[in-house]
This record gives sequence, structure tokens and C-alpha cells, in this order.
Amino acid sequence: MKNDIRDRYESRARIMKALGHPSRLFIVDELSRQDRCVCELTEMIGADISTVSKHLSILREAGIVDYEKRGTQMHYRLAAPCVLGFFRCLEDMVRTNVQRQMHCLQDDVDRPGNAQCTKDCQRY
Amino acid sequence: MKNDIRDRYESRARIMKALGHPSRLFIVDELSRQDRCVCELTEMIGADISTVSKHLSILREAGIVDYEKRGTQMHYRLAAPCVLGFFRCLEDMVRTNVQRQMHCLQDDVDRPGNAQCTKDCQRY
DNA sequence: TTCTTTATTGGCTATTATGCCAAATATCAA
DNA sequence: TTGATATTTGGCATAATAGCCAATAAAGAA
Repeated sequence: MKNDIRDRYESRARIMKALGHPSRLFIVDELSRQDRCVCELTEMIGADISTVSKHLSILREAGIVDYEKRGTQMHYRLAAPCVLGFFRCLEDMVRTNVQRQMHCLQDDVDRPGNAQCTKDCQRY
Repeated sequence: MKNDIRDRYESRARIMKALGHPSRLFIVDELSRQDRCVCELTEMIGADISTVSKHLSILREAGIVDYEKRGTQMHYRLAAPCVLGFFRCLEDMVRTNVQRQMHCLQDDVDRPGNAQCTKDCQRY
């Protein structure tokens, strides 16, 4: 792959990677409802505040969230609402994946000798 | 975060994580144009075929791509075309991020003493 | 069968990510 | 100024990823 094309995909991948963590997806979802300070998000997530702060800095650097200082608090808000459009697709895929797993397990019961199926099922 | 909610975001994050790599984003983009075998994708990406094969298995397990055996070749196709909807948003964000970086650098020239700006600029 | 091509898997190392604690910073109140 | 609260950063241990080579498997051709 040529360097300039590689760079294009690299920039995009950085953003996807920033969204590739359950806590960070939760934060995006929550900020789509209302702005939140770090302490509120920390309370909801149940991790150390330093951990949540680092998640937020990753989202910030990716340009997904933005912040504003209010007194001693940092209020975070969603800076790229277009990422909310990902969620519908994600939910559909999760549903499809679960069905695939169940089908696979069922198939394994029906045809226990099916090597490919057993192999596929091991992945889930 | 409660366990069931955590699990919901975990499932979604797995899919986002699968998309969080330049070669894998390239593969999705390429498969949106036409089905491809591993050897073709390997040629385009320019990595070891085992590396590309592993990328494909990650996309497969996430339910993003699907495959079909044809002779000695494996033909991969896009199984979840809805992910293509992510690209427009990604491109917009990349553009915005670049502008932010440039603005930051310019601001640093205009006001060299601005600590916050210098700090922000260091991130890019 | 044997050889060739295509693809996957195992194993290894290097790099990166995660999450906690402790330390540093900033703002506001007493 | 001192203290309390909110947040970020540094440091560290552990876990997960990435990518190469070598070995294996599967299909078709000779």
C-alpha cells in the first residue's frame, strides 16, 4: 500500500480505535444525552477517576469529544455527533452475531461430526 | 457499570476494535467495491499473507466480512455493508482534526506564550 | 501420488493498551 | 494561606495486538 493511502487509513483507524473500548463507547452514548463532568462519568463507569480521565483524553485527541472548564470541573460534550450513526449498525451486527453463534451451536447438536461447524463454534 | 450493560458495550466495542486498524479498514473499503481473495488483498496491502489472513479472521469473527471457498482460493465479501456508513463521518472528522492541528500551530506562532495551546499542540 | 498454489495456524518478539496508585495541578472556600 | 474537591499526568505491571517466519492443510494439476 502506498504511503499516502496508508496514511489515510491510519487517520481513520485512529478514530475507530478510540471507539474500540466499552467504557469509551459508554461515554459517547452518555454524552449524546447530556454533557457530563469527569466525576459523573467516573461514578457511572465505576473505575478509577484517572482511568476515566485517560479514556476521555483518548476521545479528545480523536476529536470525538470536547471539553469546557467550569469551576473545578471539566464538562465534556460530544464534538462529533455523527458517530452516533454507528450505533444502529453496531446493534444490528451484534444481533446477527448472536444468531450466528446460536445457529452454530444448534448445528453442532444436529450434526456433531461437522468439522467446519465445530471449528466455527469454537470461536465464540 | 452493571454487568449486562458492560456486556452490551463490550460486544459493540469488539466490532469497533476490529475496524481499528488501517489494513482492516482498507480491506472493508476494497470489499465494498468487489469481492477479493486473500492473495489479491495481500498484493494490495503489501504485507505477509499470514498477516492479512489474520486481519481477515478478525473481521470475520466480528461479522464484518464473510467468505466462500472457490478452488484453492478464499473469496471474501462484505457481510455488514452498514459499516460503510462510518466512512463519511470518519472523513469529516479527519478533516476537522487536521484543521484543529493547523489552527493550534498558527495560534502558537501568534501567541507563543499560550500555555494551553502549546500543550494542545504537543498532542499532534 | 506428487507437486504447486492458496490459505490458515502456531510460535515468537516487539509494540501498544489498560488500569491502578501516587504525585502534581487548578479552582474555590474558609 | 490552608484545605477540600476535581482533574490530569507519570510510573509501573499486566494484558492484548501486530507482524514475521515456519509448519500445516486443502484443492487442483501433472
